[in-house]
Amino acid sequence: MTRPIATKTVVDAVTDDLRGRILTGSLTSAEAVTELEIATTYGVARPTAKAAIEKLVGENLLVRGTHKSARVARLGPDSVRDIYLARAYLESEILRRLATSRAVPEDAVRANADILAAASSGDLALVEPDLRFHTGLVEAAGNERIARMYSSLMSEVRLCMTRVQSLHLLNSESIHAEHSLILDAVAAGDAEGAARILDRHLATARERLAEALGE
Amino acid sequence: MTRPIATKTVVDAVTDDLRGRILTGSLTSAEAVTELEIATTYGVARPTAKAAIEKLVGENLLVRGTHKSARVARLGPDSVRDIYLARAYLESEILRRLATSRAVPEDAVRANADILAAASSGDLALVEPDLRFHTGLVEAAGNERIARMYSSLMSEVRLCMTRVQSLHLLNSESIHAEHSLILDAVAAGDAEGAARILDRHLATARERLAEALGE
DNA sequence: TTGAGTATACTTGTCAGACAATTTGAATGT
DNA sequence: ACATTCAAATTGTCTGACAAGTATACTCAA
Repeated sequence: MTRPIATKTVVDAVTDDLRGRILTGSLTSAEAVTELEIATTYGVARPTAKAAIEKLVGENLLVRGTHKSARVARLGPDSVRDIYLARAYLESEILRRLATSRAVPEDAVRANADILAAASSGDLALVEPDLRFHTGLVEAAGNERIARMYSSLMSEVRLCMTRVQSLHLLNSESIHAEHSLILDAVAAGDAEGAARILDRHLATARERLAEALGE
Repeated sequence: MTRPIATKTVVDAVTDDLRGRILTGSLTSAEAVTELEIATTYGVARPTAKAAIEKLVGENLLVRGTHKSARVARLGPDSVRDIYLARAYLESEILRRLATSRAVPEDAVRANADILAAASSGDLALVEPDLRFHTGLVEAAGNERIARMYSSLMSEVRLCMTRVQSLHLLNSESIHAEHSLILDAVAAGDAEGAARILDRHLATARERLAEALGE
């Protein structure tokens, strides 16, 4: 039997590494991302660097106009509200449908448990299980395109969070509690309740993040 | 005052024309789309053609593996169900929120009127106002990212429809009637009702399209 | 005749180098 | 101080080329 092996093209490798640097905050909107700079730092040709940049532009992680250098997308309060409202649209409808079938996604349950476990080890470790909780909900819908859309949103959310260092914005206990309420509502088949709780949950996070980014 | 003018790059021009050919069905999944072929037919260099193809791959209108020619995405019954379910997720939640504020989008009203007007002039002219009705609903949400997501779905929907020629699949009177019911529910503030009617509306369209594509 | 292996053509991935077009900021002159 | 011009930096696009992979046709043996 042939072991499934993954061969990445050079463009993909550069794209992935660049995306990592963006999402971890190692690359901020302060500095411009020129094609030549990327090409030299990775030791690839300029067309390759160009392709990688354009891929990330397609993911809305970079922005650039014609004949201008690319920059990491700066996400102001308005963008944050747009993103979180989009999340609310997607997730609340998903919760409604999960609730009608009383299907509680195990991934979300596990992620929520991890939130409590990570409470003691610094606030930054809290971001990851939080994101996992929500993606767990979305993946439970079993819809490929919805999942794709949501993941692109999550990239931007993560981008926001790293820009704010995301310290002290999240309270592990209250987050865990709200998540539990959502899951309980789903288990009880309370579609309306689940959607309502989620809306409040996202609204508070949204406003805190928007405020933190609104210097 | 400077009149806003749009200068399109060569890649964008090729991309737009290619997309048009795909969406009108002039380019089907029967023939392969090679970089060289695109380059020669448009009189551009191969890297330019390559960039255009990769853009369309990013829009899910073309698919291709490494070292293989691109093809127009063939959308089988499973894809159609995935797309329409995604539509249902997005649109039903939008309707709920529109209903709570009793906001009836004018664009949607106009588009629905056009459906009746176009009833006599052939079934194909019916597709366009139908799509406009639904995009009108989505744009009324005023969320940039939701609109972006939805437009990518609509590209694929249009792709499905042209592949089936979309004749006799749609009945103008019943579509108009269902749309009217939806708008009435929104105007009445009946969130649950609007979402329910839309779900049925999309479900029947989905199954008809899936059946037509399930040869 | 059939099957397996090889050889060949086609296509894409990547690179190098170059020039045009545009933006941007600085130098210049009034 | 302001407007103009100039130069540097950056991107858009092209040509040409080679490597690498895929798919098809072909040859030769059983």
